[in-house]
Amino acid sequence: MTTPRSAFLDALVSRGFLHQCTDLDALDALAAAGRVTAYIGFDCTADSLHVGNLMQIMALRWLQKTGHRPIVLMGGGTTKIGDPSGRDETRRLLDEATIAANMRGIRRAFDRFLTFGEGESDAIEANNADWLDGLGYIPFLRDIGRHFSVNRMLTQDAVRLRLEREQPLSFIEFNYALLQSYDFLELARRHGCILQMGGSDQWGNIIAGVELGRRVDGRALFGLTTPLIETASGAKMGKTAQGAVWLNEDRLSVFDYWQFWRNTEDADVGRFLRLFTELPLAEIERLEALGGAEINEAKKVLATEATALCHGREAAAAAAETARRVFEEGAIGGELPVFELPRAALEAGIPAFEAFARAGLAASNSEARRLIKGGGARINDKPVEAETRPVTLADVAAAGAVKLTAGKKRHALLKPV
RNA sequence: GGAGGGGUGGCCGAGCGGUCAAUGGCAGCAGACUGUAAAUCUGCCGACUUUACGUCUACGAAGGUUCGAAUCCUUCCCCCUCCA
Repeated sequence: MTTPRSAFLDALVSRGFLHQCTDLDALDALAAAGRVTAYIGFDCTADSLHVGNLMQIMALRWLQKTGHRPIVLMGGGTTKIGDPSGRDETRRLLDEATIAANMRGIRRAFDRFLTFGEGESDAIEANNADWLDGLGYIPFLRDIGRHFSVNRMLTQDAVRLRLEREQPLSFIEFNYALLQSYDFLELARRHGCILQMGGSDQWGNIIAGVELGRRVDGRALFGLTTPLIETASGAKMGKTAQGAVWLNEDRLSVFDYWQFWRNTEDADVGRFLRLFTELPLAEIERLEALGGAEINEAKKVLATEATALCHGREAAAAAAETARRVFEEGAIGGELPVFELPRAALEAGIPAFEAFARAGLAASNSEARRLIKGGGARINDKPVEAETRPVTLADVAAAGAVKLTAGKKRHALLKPV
């Protein structure tokens, strides 16, 4: 692979977004010559996207940034079917109201990353329910279904792996590839879209769409996938104790989002800076060369830059400042989660285990007791010696709250009201 | 419709009448070591409380046998494989 001529592919390649492409040279020529329209589909299975979707989002952002036009395709229709790729179990089928609500939540994140509008390179939001919901079964089979070989479909990873593992695959899921292919055709016709991007698990579905476009309309379509991201120690990226790392603030606070990036493994810092920030490559090279404890500076830059893209620079700076105060000075930071308690309860005093459970630092009273017993709980940075040690007004620090800490990183403030 | 196999804690997976809240692994939490990293080691890892070899809830569901069941019986539900 030579260096791409187009700014778009140059960015993707040099930053590590490219895994596979149906015809990199031809796509590069098109992108260098003029404006390209490309899309990525997102199923509406949750009301927020998460870090696992972030690479796709960044790919669209680079597309727009280099002068092309992104389409965000909401899977309002396909979500009713369920993509079998990469999973052993059939997704629970969602109802329309849930899907609609999820779509609104997902859109919120895109407003940060892309510019929508009517201009030449403004992003377009589409919803495949617009064309899938009204499809007639017989016409669809005749016009589209005839171009699909079952023999071929059976060899697709998403299908084959299910069958090999003797896991059930229902007919509805088996059809997913047809619908996704049809989406591509529809977007090509409606918006002149010529490129579908996606995670590497989407490769099969993507090339099916490319082929469909060629067979039905004689169109030259392209597919491009991004690599699957794992952390250097092999874990799937974007999972924490609490679950997915969500992009929407109501699902995960800005502070916790910042913390997620701050806790990146050493070996991943450079890769993540390339993928999830827009810092110049030269700067990234300088940062990732930092050795030993100095790499922490690079992690802070990563955290702040990645958070700024998702939540805005101001919120990112506030999160960084809170982290600095909490971790480097042991003080109370403004972005810590606060839970309020009636002053009267504090006057009487509540047992420490209950305080930790109520503050969300433990899932149950039992867990809170274990936490304290194990020596992992602190009140105002002093270890809690007994599970039933009362928390009272006397513990309220100068800042007007009691600081509760579980382990090294999880903090909460208890505020009398 | 027939034959066979199976449903166990977040997941995988043992257990096959008592000492089973249930081996083991993974994941998770905490401690030690560090750099808010990784690796490693240690402890914890259903809930509740009077923290106790205590109480309650749990081994697909409902009944039953038994002093006693995740383990045996009956019915039902769900899943898989093969046959028609």
